[in-house]
Amino acid sequence: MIADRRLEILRAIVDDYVATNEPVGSKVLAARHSLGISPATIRNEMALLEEEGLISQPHTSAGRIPTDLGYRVFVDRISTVKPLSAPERRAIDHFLEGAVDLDDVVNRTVRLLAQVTKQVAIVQYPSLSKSAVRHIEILPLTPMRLMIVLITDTGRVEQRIVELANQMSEANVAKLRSQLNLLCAGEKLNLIPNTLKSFTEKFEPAERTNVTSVVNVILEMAIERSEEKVIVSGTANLARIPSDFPSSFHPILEALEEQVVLLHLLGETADGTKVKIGHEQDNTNLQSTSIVTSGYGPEGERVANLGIIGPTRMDYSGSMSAVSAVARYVSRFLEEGF
Amino acid sequence: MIADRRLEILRAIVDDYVATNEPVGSKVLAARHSLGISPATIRNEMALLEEEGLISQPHTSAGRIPTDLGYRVFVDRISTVKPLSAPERRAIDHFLEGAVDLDDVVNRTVRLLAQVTKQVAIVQYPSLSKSAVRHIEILPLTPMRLMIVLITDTGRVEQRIVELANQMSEANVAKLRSQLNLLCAGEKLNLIPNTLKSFTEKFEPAERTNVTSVVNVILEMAIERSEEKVIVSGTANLARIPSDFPSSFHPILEALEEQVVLLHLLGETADGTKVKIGHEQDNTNLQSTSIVTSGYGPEGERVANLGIIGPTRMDYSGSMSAVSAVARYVSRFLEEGF
DNA sequence: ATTTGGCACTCGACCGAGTTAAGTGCCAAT
DNA sequence: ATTGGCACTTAACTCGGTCGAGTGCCAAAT
Repeated sequence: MIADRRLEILRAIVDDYVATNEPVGSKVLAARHSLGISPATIRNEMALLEEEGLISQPHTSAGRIPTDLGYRVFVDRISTVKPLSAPERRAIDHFLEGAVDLDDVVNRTVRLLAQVTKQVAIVQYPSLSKSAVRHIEILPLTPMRLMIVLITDTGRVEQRIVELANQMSEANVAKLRSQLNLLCAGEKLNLIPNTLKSFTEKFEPAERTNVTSVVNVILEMAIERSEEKVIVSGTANLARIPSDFPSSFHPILEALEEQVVLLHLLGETADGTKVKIGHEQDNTNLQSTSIVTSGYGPEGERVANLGIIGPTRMDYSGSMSAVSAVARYVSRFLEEGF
Repeated sequence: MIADRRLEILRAIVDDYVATNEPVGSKVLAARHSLGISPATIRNEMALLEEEGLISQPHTSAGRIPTDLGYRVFVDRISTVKPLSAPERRAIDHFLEGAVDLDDVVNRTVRLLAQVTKQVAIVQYPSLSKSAVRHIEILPLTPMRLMIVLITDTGRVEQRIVELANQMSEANVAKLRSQLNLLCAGEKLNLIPNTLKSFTEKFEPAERTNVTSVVNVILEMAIERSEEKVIVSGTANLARIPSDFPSSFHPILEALEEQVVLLHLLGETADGTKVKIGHEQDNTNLQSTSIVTSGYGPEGERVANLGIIGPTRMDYSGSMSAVSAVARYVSRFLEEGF
């Protein structure tokens, strides 16, 4: 009972602080929200909330602001799903119409997300290792030089050039192509090394050098860069309200340029929407920010993540709704295989 | 003669201001640079420079800072090519070693440029319309669905899915592929529409619908998105010295997220290194910045641009050397066709 | 005729004291 | 348990004064 009221006060503090960006005191709290209690009572409750570490004072004569822990309690126990506004809804329902390839899908998604949430958006490309081979194409550019193109069922396309040690006839190229496709088509990428393990052995020594080169390149494509790609949009939103990041946001921008950091940030792919708040994050450069992420991808197998990053003082319900709505929509789109 | 001395003073002012970021007065100027004249004389000259609009005072009792026009005179008439430092040289000579595809080349380039110049780097993808078709690949995904892959001689790869109205046999796909390649291989992309103009007419009506769909998609790839792609790196450098952009750099970040703006910024592709300073630019959001750009691409045909953008108060000689060195190096690399 | 030292003047930056206002914690009364 | 009242704290703001960097101008020196 009493705890309930205290949480209600915490919610009010979070709401107000997110809206105004100013420490909130007992008086305005009583005025703005119609909790049926006096400022004095609120003060008592606030003292307790502070003891629990959910709110704090910048200085003695100021109002309270939520701590990271306060926000955590807010998202876990208090915040409700905020329905998206009609225009947001509409934007999300149509932003992928006419998308032309995977690049296009990812780009549109990251922009939409940034625009809707007014935060920095991050989208990971469907991770190669969790997707499957749709087709392997081998094009002879010159007799000594092939282009290998790997196409996955998520629509991602990777290509490499490979230099051969010896000439290779068109016929042999065609044979190699069909053999590789026979073996690999439909296979998950992370299983490819296994699949191709003894592939070269079947070839007579004369051909084997070339085949090995080709296979090595394919393995490279399948493994090495498999999770690498992430794109970011809306960095300008960081600077929208300068006071959000009092100590320059140079470190934040820096962190956002590191693919590794971003991938770590997005974390494990999984169903559902996750929130990381301030110091809950490892990266010291980002401890004044929070991230909201969600997995996406065809039903049942979440192949990648997307999310947003903003000041800890953010509209969590709104961001969470937007992130999960977009994730759902992209997933559906990918299932249909555009 | 006298003009020479005045320019010498301008150079000193620019150098000092770029180094210290503080308005520079007559006294320190006389002290730091050994021009053989007294502060009083310098004051007289500075009054003249101010009359000519090359320098100005933030307020009456402050030193002088160069105006945009001052910087313009500086780069046009005064600045000399600054040789790159040994480590810079070394970085530039090796950063593309082991680059694996065009994406990789462009990404490495933009990062290197940002790192070397400590500014925001911008690299345009080799523009499709100026490159030529290397190969068109058509893959049947299902009997009603093809994937079209367009590969250019600059290494760029575009792919699209096309839905067919009627089924199409493997044999017909193969025929179509070889016909298209026969016609298009080696052809400049901007000439493709012309090349394929009457292509569909040769097909009997039953096939024509499908062929038309395919051709349309190819035309789309060749034309519509032809100049579109630009990538940016090092935005964090904008925030390195907060005082560089006193009035928040939100507008700058915003501008840097607009592909259209960036393309306009890079301007016409051409040989040589170009500089745009402050208000010489159209975009009002960027009038506190300068850009240094250079064309790149295989000998004789500059297919794209790259450059950097930073505060008007920047090291112009250094930036220009770096930009043109990188452009030269990438060009050479592309000529070899990795 | 140019250069220079000297000097009065201007104006932002900095400092410290005083005032204000927001907000708290605590206590006594309800 | 809640509330009104009150003393206390402290950042933010205002103000007058001082300081110093820098200028423009003039008269003397070269």
